[in-house]
Amino acid sequence: MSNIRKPPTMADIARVMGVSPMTVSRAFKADSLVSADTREAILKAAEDLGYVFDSTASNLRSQKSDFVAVTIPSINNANFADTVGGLTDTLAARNMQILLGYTNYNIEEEERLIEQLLRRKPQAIVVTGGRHTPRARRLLETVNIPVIETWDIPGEPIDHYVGFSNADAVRQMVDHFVGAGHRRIAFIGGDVGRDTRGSERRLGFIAAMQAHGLDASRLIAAGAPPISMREGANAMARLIENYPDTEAIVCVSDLAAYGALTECRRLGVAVPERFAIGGFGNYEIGEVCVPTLTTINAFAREIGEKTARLILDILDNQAAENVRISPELIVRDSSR
Amino acid sequence: MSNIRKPPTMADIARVMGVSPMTVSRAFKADSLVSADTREAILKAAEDLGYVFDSTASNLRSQKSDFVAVTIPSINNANFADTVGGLTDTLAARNMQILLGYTNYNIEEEERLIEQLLRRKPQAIVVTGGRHTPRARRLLETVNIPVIETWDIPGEPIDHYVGFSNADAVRQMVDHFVGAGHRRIAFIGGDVGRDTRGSERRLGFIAAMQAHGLDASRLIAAGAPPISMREGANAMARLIENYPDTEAIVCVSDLAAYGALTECRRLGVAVPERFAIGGFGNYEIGEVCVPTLTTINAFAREIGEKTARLILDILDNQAAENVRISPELIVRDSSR
DNA sequence: ATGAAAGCGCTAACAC
DNA sequence: GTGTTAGCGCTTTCAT
Repeated sequence: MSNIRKPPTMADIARVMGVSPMTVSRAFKADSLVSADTREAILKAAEDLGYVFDSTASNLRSQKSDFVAVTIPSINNANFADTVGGLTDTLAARNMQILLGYTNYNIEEEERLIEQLLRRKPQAIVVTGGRHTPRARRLLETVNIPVIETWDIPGEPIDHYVGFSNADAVRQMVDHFVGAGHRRIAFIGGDVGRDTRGSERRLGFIAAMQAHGLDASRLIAAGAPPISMREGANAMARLIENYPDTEAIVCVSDLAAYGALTECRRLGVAVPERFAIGGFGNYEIGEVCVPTLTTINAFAREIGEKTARLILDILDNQAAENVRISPELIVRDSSR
Repeated sequence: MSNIRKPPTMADIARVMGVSPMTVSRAFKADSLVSADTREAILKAAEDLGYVFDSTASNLRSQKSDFVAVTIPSINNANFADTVGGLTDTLAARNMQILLGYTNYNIEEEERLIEQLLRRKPQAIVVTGGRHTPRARRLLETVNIPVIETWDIPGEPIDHYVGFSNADAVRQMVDHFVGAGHRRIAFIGGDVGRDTRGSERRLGFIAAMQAHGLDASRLIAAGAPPISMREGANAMARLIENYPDTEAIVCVSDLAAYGALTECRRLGVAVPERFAIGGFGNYEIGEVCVPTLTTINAFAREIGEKTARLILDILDNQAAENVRISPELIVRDSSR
C-alpha cells in the first residue's frame, strides 16, 4: 500500500530543528545570512525528510518565477533546437528555466500559446519572428516583462530583438550565384503566407534577382511550411520539368536543398555542373552530404545565447542593446 | 516613460464589476456555476483591464500545477523531439504544459534536472531510459506523482514505463543481415557507458551475433554519444581500414548510418553491394537519401503519445498499464 | 448563483 | 544571526 502522506514543508523542518520557518527559508537561499552550522543541519534534515522546495509558493510570494517563456515554430527543427539550446544553457547559469511552446508555424496558435505562457508569470518572453496576430501583439505590448523577437528584424519591434534580415541573407546567395555566372536562377520554398521567415526569404530572392536585372519568376512552392526533404525533392522534379534550363537554385532551407540534391542524384543530374544548389541554415546534413551543400549560416545557437544575455542584462538593469546577427554565406561543393 | 503599474488581479476585476472575487474566479473556470451574463461581463472586463490569470497563485492554492516534467538526453535529436511532440500535443488537449529539461546524455545532469523540475510540483514526470543515479532514483521513488520511464524497458521499473528492448530491436537487424547471407557483420556505436540506449544496442548486437554463432568483435567506437553524421563517416573509414572484408554494418542510429553511407560514396564503395548498412530510429534522412536506409522504426512520436495517455489515465484513476512498443525493421535499398 | 472566511507554502519587511 | 508578522493571488469550503 502506497504511503500517501502530505509532503513536508519548511514549517515541518523548522519544527524538527527547533528553529523558525524563516531560518529554514534562509538556509535554502545561497547568499543569505545563516550560520554555516545551522544551514548544514537544516539541509541535512531536509534531505532526510525528503523535502522538496516548493517553487510555486516561493514564486507567488516573491513575485518572480525564474521562468523565461519561449515560442518556436517547431521543436523538430535543428535550427530552432539550437537556439533553444543556447537559451537554455545560458539561462541555466542563473537558475532560470525555459518554458517552451510550439506554434506549428501558425500565428493563431502562437497567440493562444503566448496567452497560456504569460499565465505562468515568466520573467521574459522570447518569440520567433516579427509577425503576430493583433491580439498577440497587444498581449506582448501590455505585459510588463522584456519581450524579445528573434530570427528576424521586425519592421516595428514590440520591444527588443535578436535577429537578422532573412531577405538580405538570401541576397548573399543570389549574389554568389550571379557572381559565378549564373543567370537563370530559381527559388524553392514553401507556400506563401504561413512561414514568415520563409516568405521573407522568397521576397529577398525576388528583390535580389530584380536588383541584378534578372527574371525572378522561377518560384516553386513546395507545400505548407516547414518544407521537408521529400518536399524539396518533389519540388526539384517539378522545377526540372517546368524550367529545365535553370542554372542555379536557392532553397528556403538546407532540408529542401538536400531533398533537391537527392532528386538530382536519382535522375543522374550532376550537381553543381548542371544545377548549382544553395540552402539555408547550416544544418549538419549540408557538411556531410555528397556534394557538400552551399548554405547560409544564421548562427542559430548564438541567437539563443545572445537572447539569453540580453534578457539577463535587462533583468540586471544593464544597458541592453538589440542584436543584429550577420548571417554568413558558406560556399561548398554544391555550387563550385 | 514606461507605465509600470501593478498588473490587475481578480480582486480588481471584482471591484470594477461589483461582485466578489469568488465570482470572478468561477467565471474563469469553464465548467463552474456562474450565470452566463455575469461570466461574459467579467471576461470582457478582464480583457479590457489587460488581466492575465495567475497560474502560480492558482497552483499554490489548489495544490496542482498542470505541469508534466520531461527529461530527454538532447533537444537536438529528431527522435526525442518527436516524443516530446507527441507528449505536448496529447497533453495540450487537457491544458497541461510540458516542462522540459536536457540531460546531455549524462545521468548526473539528469539528477540535477529532476531535482529542479520536481520543485515546480509537476503532476507527473517522464524520464528517458532506465539508468539513473542512486539519488535520482530515490527522488523519483519518493515523489508522490506518476513516474514514467521511456525509450527502454527498465530491469526494475521505478513506477511505469513506455518503451521497448533496444537489444531486441537490434537483434532484428542482425537477423535480417544474417538472413540475407551476411556473416562478417560490424557495429558502429558510441563510446561505451554514457548513452544507455546506445550501450544496450551494442550489447544486443553482440548477443545476437553470438546467438548465430558469429564473431561479434567488429565493434567501432565512434566517440562520445550522441554520434553525429560526421563521426559515423569517420568510423566507417576506420572500419574499412581495420575490417575490410566486412559485409554488413549495424549502426547505433540513422545519423551514424548516413555518415557511413557518405563515406562509402566518397570512397566509391558501393552500398549495398560491397557493404550492407542498417541504422536505427527511422529518421527522415533515411527515406530520402540515396540509397535509402534500412532502419528500425521505434515509433518515437507514439512513445510520447502513449506516455501522455498513460499519465492522463493515471490522473483519472483509470487502470494504467505499462506499454511495450514493438520496433519494426524497415528494409530499404541500403541492404537489398 | 453568489459571497465570506481561511489558507496553500513561502518570503518581504521589520524587529531585536 | 534569528524570529515575528503579514500577505503574494488565488480557490477550498461552507454558508445563504
